[in-house]
Amino acid sequence: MYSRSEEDHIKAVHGLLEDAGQASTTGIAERLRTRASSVTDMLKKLAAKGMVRHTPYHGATLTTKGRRHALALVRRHRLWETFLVERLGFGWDEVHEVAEQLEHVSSGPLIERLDAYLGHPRFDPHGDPIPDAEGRMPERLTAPLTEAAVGVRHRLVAVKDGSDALLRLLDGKGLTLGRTFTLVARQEFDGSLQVGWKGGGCDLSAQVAAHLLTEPIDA
Amino acid sequence: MYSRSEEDHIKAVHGLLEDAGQASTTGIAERLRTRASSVTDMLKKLAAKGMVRHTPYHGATLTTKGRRHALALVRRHRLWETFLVERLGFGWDEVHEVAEQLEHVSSGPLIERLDAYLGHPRFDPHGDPIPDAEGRMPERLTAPLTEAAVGVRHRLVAVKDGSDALLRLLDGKGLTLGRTFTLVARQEFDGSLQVGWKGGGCDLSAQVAAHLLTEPIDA
DNA sequence: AACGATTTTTAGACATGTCTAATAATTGTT
DNA sequence: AACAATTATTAGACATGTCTAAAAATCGTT
Repeated sequence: MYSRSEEDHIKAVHGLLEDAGQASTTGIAERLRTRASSVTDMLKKLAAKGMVRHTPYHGATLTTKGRRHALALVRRHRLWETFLVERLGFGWDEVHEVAEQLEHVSSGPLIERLDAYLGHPRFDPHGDPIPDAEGRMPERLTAPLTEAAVGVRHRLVAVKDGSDALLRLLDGKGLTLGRTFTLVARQEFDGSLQVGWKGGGCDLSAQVAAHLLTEPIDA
Repeated sequence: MYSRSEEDHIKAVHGLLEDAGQASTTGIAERLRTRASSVTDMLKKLAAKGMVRHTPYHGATLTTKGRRHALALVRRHRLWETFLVERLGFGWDEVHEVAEQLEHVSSGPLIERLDAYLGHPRFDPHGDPIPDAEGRMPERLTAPLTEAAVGVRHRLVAVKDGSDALLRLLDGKGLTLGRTFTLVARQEFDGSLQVGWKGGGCDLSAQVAAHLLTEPIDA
């Protein structure tokens, strides 16, 4: 139905609207490692197909149809990433490329069965929310670690902006996404925050802690 | 590395060499639902890349490199089919299209992990052999049902030529691939053969029976 | 062995998606 | 408000993969 390239452009527009509130021609070109002129061509094409609204010299936005398709792509991408990590044992930092290919495999039944097989996960291994089949994003009760209640068990569910670099740094400290822990104390002692969990704990700079999103355990 | 279309042509050449012993331009065009002239173009291209030997007016054969790639594609296709049927619960007759897309996803680690996840299956849900990572096909100790020993437990492992129509007909009689049964008797009684299994059995025409490949249970 | 039918290749056209270079619009600064 | 810098679009080229129509080679018959 839609070519690989068309889908890549739709996803880029969607991502930029989320991240920056607007999708400029250059922005899209940078995401896709292509040229602005190529993007202009594609935006015209997608506008003709009713996926995108393109105001020349003022970037693009998604139509309802375009948004629906973008969310379907995000859904596919995140479900495949979940499969690759949880079932095939890949590291969360190894799966993006492959998921990028798998997300273009087009079959409704495939993705719905995969979703069921994985137990209808609501968040992917990076902590990003997985839209449901109708494009609805799951709600989250998260708060930055710096605002979480002391003495309560929490789960580390995501990192602000999904920074892989930060995620990697945390892995080194034994802090992985999905890990549960109890916040032992919060004190601006020399700009550091103590986090405790079963069998361990670590100190974090307040700056790092502000980027960590946690959720009370029962939620 | 190789485009979707290049891979489709390589697989078509491989399939025709297996089925018919030769791969003619028209034969390839029919498999791919394309035109002979397009195939000629692609054969020239693949010959230049060292995947295929193309003798003008005399069809194509695969080089060692081409055969290796073709077997890798067959491996991917059959592993994905196995995943779709055994894990996602698709019927064996629903998976071809999707596997056709999945087989072009290119990632060595992906396919080796998938293989391990599935328990290194040697045959796919259609009963077709799955080449290993080096392109070796598993051996089979099969014999047509009409030559199988009476009174011994057998497993139905494949159907000659992999005919989907025949497979479907058998499904109707309660005979599915992978089913085990004991051959109760073999007698040319009115051209029919009796097959018995736990809780049942059925009569088959001798003609149908000759197409069924069985394997002694322990093998 | 020659001829007609079939198969294959070549030649030239077209669609898609990309690029560079040139042009046009917008933006920020003075 | 005007101009330089930035950003976007257009124009024209090219690669890939496909097609139709025409020409060339092969095959099957007699």
